[in-house]
Amino acid sequence: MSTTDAECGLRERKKRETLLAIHRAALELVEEHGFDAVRTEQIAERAGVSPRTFFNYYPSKDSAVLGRRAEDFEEMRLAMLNAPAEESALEVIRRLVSDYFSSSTLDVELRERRRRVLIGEPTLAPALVRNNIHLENILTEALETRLGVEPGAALGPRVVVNAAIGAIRACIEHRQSGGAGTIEELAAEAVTMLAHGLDPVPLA
Amino acid sequence: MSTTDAECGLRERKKRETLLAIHRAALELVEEHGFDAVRTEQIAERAGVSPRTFFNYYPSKDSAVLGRRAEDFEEMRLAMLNAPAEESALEVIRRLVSDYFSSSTLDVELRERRRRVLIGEPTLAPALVRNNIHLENILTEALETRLGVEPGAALGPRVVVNAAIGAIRACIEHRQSGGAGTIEELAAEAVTMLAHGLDPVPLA
DNA sequence: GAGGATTAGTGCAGTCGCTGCAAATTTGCA
DNA sequence: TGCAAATTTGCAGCGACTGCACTAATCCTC
Repeated sequence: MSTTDAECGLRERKKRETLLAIHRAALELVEEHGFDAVRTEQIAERAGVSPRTFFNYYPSKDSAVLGRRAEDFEEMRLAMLNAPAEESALEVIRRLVSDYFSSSTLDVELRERRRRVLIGEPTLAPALVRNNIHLENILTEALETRLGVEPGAALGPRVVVNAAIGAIRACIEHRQSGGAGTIEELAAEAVTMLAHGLDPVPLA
Repeated sequence: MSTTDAECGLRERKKRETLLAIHRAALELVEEHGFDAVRTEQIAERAGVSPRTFFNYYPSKDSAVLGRRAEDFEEMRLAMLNAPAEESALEVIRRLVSDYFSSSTLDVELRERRRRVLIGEPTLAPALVRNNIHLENILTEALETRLGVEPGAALGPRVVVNAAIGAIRACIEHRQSGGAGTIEELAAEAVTMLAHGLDPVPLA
């Protein structure tokens, strides 16, 4: 039952393959036709499963494209809980982004496609954000635990998490509108801004 | 054609009334039964229009509940553009939140209901965020103009806007999970955190 | 104030995302 | 092999949302 176990039963392996096949199909189709023009039936068909089965694996079209599921969130929760003490909360979140784009369990081609789709599809923004809400809650809770404060007692942890994720999203949107730099570089820059304070952004 | 004109034709007045009636009906019903349990047909019925007309006024159930439309965004754009020079970008955004909760064109009861629904309805979070994406784009563009940088050239403006809106959302979520303080107070605290920098949030 | 031009409101039919349920199929295990 | 458990599938259906064609209200001009 451990998260990274091989679980080498046939059943378990096929599930993993199907999960990936759907994600891969979703990414391919979205890259080809755009998010809105792709129907869940198409994704299911390309992945070789029935339309109904699609929804057994992912709760929404969004999540199939993004490829994020419950276990991934659990992973991120643990990352926040077990981060080294010398790292700041902002740093951890920045690192999670990098990891998403370079998941070692995925082949290079899929990772690159993921990156392209995420950057090239503005209509994906709502989906992305929606997905992030859950993540925000998880990270906030983990951060609270980590800091030893009661859940919901302090405003701080939530502000840190939401601001950080918002800043990361800013990087993605910046690339979407033609900005330069890799996501990782931009994320580093954004996080540095947050860390140093946004005060030096006057209107004058 | 100016934004705040009375436009005293009967047609124009009725449109305004219907717009408000739908928003009001949506808020009431959501407060009574919860966002997911309310159907657009119900809202239309209570507002005294046909189900089809509902969608002529608001593009989605979300937006009817939040009561935000194109003109509101235009107002916020102008607010950012015309803000006094001694105010920081963060301050402006904080002020926009207060204004949303105390719109002078709305009666007290509606404003209070708006506040209650926004705070009491966690399932509204995705809708809220979705709605915020558009706002983020508008404010980013306005801030860029204000700072005199080319649109999309710098990462900074986008980071400021996204982080600020994320922080505001943190305040709302904080209240949803039982935290103390008014939205305005919390927003002030959050914005101060962002201004001073999130560095002093280590994990140790 | 009648009459034609605009514009808003409505009904209908249809698409698509998503869900519950129960039958059919596949896999795990004894 | 044969039974139990889990997975896949089809089906029927809900609800958000849209395009279209039509009716009704409002506006404007004469």
